[in-house]
Amino acid sequence: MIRGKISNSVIRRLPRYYRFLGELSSKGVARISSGELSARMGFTASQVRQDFNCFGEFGQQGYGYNVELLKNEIGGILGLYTPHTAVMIGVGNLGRAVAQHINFNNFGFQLTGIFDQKESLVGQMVKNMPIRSTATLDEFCRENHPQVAILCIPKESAELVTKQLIKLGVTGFLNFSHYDIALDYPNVLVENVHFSDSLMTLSYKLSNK
Amino acid sequence: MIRGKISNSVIRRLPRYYRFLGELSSKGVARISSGELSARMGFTASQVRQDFNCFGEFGQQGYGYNVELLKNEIGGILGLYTPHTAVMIGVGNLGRAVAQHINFNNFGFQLTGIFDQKESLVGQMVKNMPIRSTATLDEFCRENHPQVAILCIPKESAELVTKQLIKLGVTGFLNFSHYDIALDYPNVLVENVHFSDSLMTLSYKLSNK
DNA sequence: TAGATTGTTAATCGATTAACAATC
DNA sequence: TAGATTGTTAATCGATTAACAATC
Repeated sequence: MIRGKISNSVIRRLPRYYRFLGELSSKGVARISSGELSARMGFTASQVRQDFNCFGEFGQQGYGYNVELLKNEIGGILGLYTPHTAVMIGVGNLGRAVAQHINFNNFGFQLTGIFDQKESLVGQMVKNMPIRSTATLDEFCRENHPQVAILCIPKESAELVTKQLIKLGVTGFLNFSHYDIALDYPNVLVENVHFSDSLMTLSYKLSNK
Repeated sequence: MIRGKISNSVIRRLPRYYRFLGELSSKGVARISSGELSARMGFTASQVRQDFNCFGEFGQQGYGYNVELLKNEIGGILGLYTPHTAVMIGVGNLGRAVAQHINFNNFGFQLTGIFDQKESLVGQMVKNMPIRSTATLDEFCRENHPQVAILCIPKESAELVTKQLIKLGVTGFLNFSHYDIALDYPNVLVENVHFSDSLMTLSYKLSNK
């Protein structure tokens, strides 16, 4: 289905396409041309067609694209319909917010465990799941084989836990910490979320406009 | 200080340089060459030198770069030492976590007000600041002229509040909502933070490795 | 059929990498 | 001075845009 190596630039646009098509679909729009889609998203029509053509031929000459169909194709390409299991590490303000804010099921993941090292939190329920002690992480992973970890812990603890998790078979990270996983483990898949980088980028733009 | 138009790619690397140099500095590293810095960050030496040269000549032939000096230069370029005022809109799980998790002062911002439409939250203290009613947003902005808004509200409310804020003089947004501000207001500066996009990108990578 | 719009190839643009003279 | 490393120009690579034949 996927033709050759897909560039990072293309990959990063896929979630946006998926979101947009979802909105169109829920608004009852049945078909859309690359021209109109690009106009609505701020891309060029060429880019839209090039992007889709990385993965197949989803349109029809003279007609355009079927919104629902295209959305589902992209969802499939994104892997949303074959979820990966995930554990969350760290349930401070941030972890709790992320756990409660995001419906992992909609984005290709199934959250199977939530961990914190703070014993006072252990047993508390978050998203219908008990917070578990980090002390039981090894045992849990050997039984449940989570594929992904969502790291909501500070840099200091992140390094050690990451090592542990990788040993236990975790191959992907959603990393909110400032520990640079990708540098130490080049074969592991990492997506970083750094608010502070976003803030600084915004600061740059405000200061240099 | 800034030479010609700086590309987005360069800008997005600046916060990372800043962070790295901060760490080096706190480890007591006084000087570093483009070669070593690039190796530690996963860039090429050429790129590092090209990036810095967008803004000036911060190094010295045969020596390299003074870590502390370079860090401060980049901090300056990022505008971190001339903070912009910011308000936070929405203090649900996410807003609260962001407010408590991020030290805005370190990243070029001064948080001057926190707002929520839910009257039951009004008056509660977050980060030594009372949560204010969105009903008082107009009044507050006319008095305090915040330059930036951090949007931690759902898509549905975001559209209206954004319109209001822009009318009141806000020119920058850190946008956690899925409302696409940049499309409706091309002259406003927006940094989007979309967890779900990061999750889907990770899902793609896991599914297509 | 005629009009619209795709899929795809070619042209352009921009970003990254390589090379090296300048110089500390 | 000799060695190291910058600043900068030139070469390469990759991504975006334009163009158009294919075709629904």
